[in-house]
Amino acid sequence: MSNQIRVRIAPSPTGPLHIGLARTALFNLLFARKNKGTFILRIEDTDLERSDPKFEEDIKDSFNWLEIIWDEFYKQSERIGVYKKYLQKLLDEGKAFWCYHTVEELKKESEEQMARREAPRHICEHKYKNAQIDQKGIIRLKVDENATRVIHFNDLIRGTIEWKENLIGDLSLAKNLETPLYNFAVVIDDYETKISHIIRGEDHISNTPKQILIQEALEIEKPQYAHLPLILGPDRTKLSKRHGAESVKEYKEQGYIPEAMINFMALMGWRPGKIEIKGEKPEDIYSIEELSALFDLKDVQKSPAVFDIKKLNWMNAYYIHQLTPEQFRTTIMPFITNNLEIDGVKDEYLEKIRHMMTERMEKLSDAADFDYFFKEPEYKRELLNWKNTPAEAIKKSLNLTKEALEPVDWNIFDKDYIKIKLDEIAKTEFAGDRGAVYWPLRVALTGRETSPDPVDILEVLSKEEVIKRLDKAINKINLNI
RNA sequence: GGCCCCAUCGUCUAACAGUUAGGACAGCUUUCUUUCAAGAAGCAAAUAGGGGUGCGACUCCCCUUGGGGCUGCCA
Repeated sequence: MSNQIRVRIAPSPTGPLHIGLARTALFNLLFARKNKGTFILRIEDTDLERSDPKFEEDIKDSFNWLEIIWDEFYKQSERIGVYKKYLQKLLDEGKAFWCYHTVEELKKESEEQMARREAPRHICEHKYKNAQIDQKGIIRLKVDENATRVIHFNDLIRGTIEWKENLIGDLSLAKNLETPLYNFAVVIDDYETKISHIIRGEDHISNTPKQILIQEALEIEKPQYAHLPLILGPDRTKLSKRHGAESVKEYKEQGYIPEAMINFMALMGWRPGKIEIKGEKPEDIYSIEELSALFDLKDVQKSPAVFDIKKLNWMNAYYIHQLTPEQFRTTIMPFITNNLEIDGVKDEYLEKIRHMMTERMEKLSDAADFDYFFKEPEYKRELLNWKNTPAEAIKKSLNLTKEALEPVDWNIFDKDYIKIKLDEIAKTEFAGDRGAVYWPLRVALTGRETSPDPVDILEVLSKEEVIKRLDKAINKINLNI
């Protein structure tokens, strides 16, 4: 009699948390938050063979990382007694029965049916005998293969979905009283935990009529259903390893940040319905709070969404730009190898470094490209070359730069002044070709051909360090190494 | 094979039957410029096809085609 909104995400611990399941979890969470409901995590580990506690840990870790936090937690393996009770009830009432067919027989049956262009389904003659229990066989639900009824349910996203009852067959419920199978366990758990809305992937549409049959046999209430469109790879098939990363953990390891993942996942198959007030933020950028406020099942798409890594990258870059200095320290720094000098960097400089880096980063792992802020770079001598400028001229440029910088007091670092001095060198020595001055300086400081403005880099390095790197470059030219 | 679901730019999508079919990402161009980004400006890009029903169809109906999913004693 309660109107409480209760939703769940029900992963099976048979692999790392898949991006598709994470997105389903997110939609459930958003729906719960929007409607002040409860979001439940249920581990579906009835298949002991395939389940592994390490995956349960991965799933929880990944959800925690994404900040998809559950309000209640259940685990099917801890609820065996519950299923047994309902199983026994169905058996006692004659609604379920023991089936003794072998898998070979079942396979043959379905192959023959397919050959006859019929829907494959098991029509079990054991349901007519009053078979008694022995150690073999599995428990099935009696389903009328001659039924003329069309099962229909209202999908909150797709409208009415119909299914002919006679196409279903005597569906499996449990391997034995202690080992429930998916469809049965789901129905029991959803009922017992008072799930109001089942929001799950489209791949579960065909399970729905089966679960409805079980609900009817049990004479229990039916929840509302909403089937989300699937996430497809660029080739428009179900997202999988072939398409690159598919687990949340992999995205974490590759340097994506949770806010970007959440934002991106939310927009796969959904979009805010109303045109809300545009703030300073770019189009399509939403925080989890905004998503929670905006979410509505009626705005969920029916057709599958192709995973577009380019858009994810763009979002990730956006969120990296927004990183606070504190987040920068804790999340970006670990991606820089040999990160030992960081503690010695003044906060003021770290802030400037943060700007220079985040403007150029797409993933956290890109931070490794900026290691020159913290350690002397290694590079090949040729990199110092600027266009056709001869080696002697490059050397001269470096020397003049060094001379210009030596008198500078780093404590009152004046970027404009330095620029004027460097531009002067370009003007008097290189016919105004500033590249002849800035390029060798850039390489001397960074060992790379792409970097922020060398003058900006100068500022955050100590004068000693700058002179040292300049000397090293000059030396490289002298020794031609 | 059977059943189910789906169909607007390359991708994600907007458009209570009436819009020059809009935006974002990606792409391209220009700008800035010592490199790379970021930023600014701009360009190109779609209603799968065929029938209906409407004065009027992206929008409603049917067919075709295409795509996806399911078809376990997995979940």
